[in-house]
Amino acid sequence: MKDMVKQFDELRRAHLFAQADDAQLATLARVMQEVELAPGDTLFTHGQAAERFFFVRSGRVKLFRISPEGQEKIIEVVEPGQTFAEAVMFMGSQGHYPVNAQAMTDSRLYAFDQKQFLKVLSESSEICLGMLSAMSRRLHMLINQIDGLTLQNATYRLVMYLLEHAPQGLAETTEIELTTPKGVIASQLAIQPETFSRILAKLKRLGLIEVNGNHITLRNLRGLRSLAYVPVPDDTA
Amino acid sequence: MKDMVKQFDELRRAHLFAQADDAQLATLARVMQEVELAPGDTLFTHGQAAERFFFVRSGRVKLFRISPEGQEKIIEVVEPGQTFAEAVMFMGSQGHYPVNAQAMTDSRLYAFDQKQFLKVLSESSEICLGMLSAMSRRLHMLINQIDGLTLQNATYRLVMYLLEHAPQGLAETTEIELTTPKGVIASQLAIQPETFSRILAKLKRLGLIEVNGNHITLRNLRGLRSLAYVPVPDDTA
DNA sequence: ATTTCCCTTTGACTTCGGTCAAGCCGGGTC
DNA sequence: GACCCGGCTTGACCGAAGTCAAAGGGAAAT
Repeated sequence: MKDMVKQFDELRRAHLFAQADDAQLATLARVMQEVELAPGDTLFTHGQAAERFFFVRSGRVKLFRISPEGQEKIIEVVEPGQTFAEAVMFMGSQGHYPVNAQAMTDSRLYAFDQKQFLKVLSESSEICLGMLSAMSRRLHMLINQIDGLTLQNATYRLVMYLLEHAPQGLAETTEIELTTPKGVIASQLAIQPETFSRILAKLKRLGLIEVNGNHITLRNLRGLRSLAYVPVPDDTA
Repeated sequence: MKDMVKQFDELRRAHLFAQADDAQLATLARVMQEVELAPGDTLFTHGQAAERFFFVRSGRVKLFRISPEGQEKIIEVVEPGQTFAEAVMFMGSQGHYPVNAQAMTDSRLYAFDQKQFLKVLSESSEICLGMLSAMSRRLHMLINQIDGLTLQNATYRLVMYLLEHAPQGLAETTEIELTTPKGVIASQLAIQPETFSRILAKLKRLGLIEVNGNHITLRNLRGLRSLAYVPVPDDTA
């Protein structure tokens, strides 16, 4: 009993399930399956028929596309508490995964069968709204990515990444520990590892940051923001 | 009475409303407002608080972002029968439009108030599913855009555009009438008008297409596809 | 008919980021 | 210790697409 409550709390970390009540989660818990992945394991591939979506319990999964030449572009790295591939279930009768999914580390997931989930969904407007909320977030994220890719240069994107991953505070200086290999970050930002390196070196030369391996010190947040700033009203209502 | 039925059919052109029954649409029809726009009119801007979403009855509306330097990138051109900005309603209590919206032509829209619509939504799982379906389409579209922007070059994107807008058939030759100004297409593909022109000229030189103003003849579909082809299983189940 | 305006095209040049190649560094293994 | 290996960095070079500038062409206005 205690275990189930803990499991529910785990699921509720996802926006998708945040508003669901215990009964609904109990129904879901009955139909979900556990999945374990080792680093490098492929969960599904681009174009494959989509039958389930996933919740990440632990580990990290990368969602990516591959060019004809083998180049890989990571669309998103999914972390514990997040769901992914939910969207596919609504592409008509038979959806196909729009990306590849591969474990970056040992990972434990829950898998939800499309058909069974749709049944739960039709009876729970809470989960339905959670679904819409989760998808809406992804939508915004993708629009921001497109904006960065088309209207901004590589330096902008990298600086944005640093600022987004910095603990937000009032100080002029802050520290970041890169938890992801630099090559992976580069792929997310759609730049080559070489360029990634060079931009970091440039920022260092400009006195804006210091780099020690995966530890980066942002020395001049104002300066960095002025490189990256876009005049968007902030989200505080 | 007849008028209402016609109006319902009009709304049902949108995936969002496709599965809604007459009663639900009647409720919606009661709360929706008509909006008329002249070419160039701004409907909303990036960052503005989002209170309504829209259905296009006639005309065309472009959704776009602007770079600090004033460069414009069109994310999508919305056509009659489509809805847009639905996603914003689920970003917590107070969403903000993630893009600018501006009429390209004289346009007539229906506007739906967020609060009132959410009430209808909570009572109609059909509309909820329609919503999920509409958003899921957008999601796929955006992922494909990102793919094109990061893993493919400008020629690929342009050829893809041509192929997607060609009447699909078995013939080796087909005709396209560009309904959108070339500059607008260029912005959608995230290339400059000059580059757009040059790529068309190149394809012409290669004997793959013929260009007469806005009328384009695809002379060699196999050749074009081989420029653009990506090995993705097709959507036929 | 002529002018104007804007969209489009063409040409010359620039530049950002990619590619290729070589070296570096830290961690694991034997 | 010596070795290897993968991830990262640095340098030299290249090329696709952007920028700047000018000219062509079609439609609307005068």
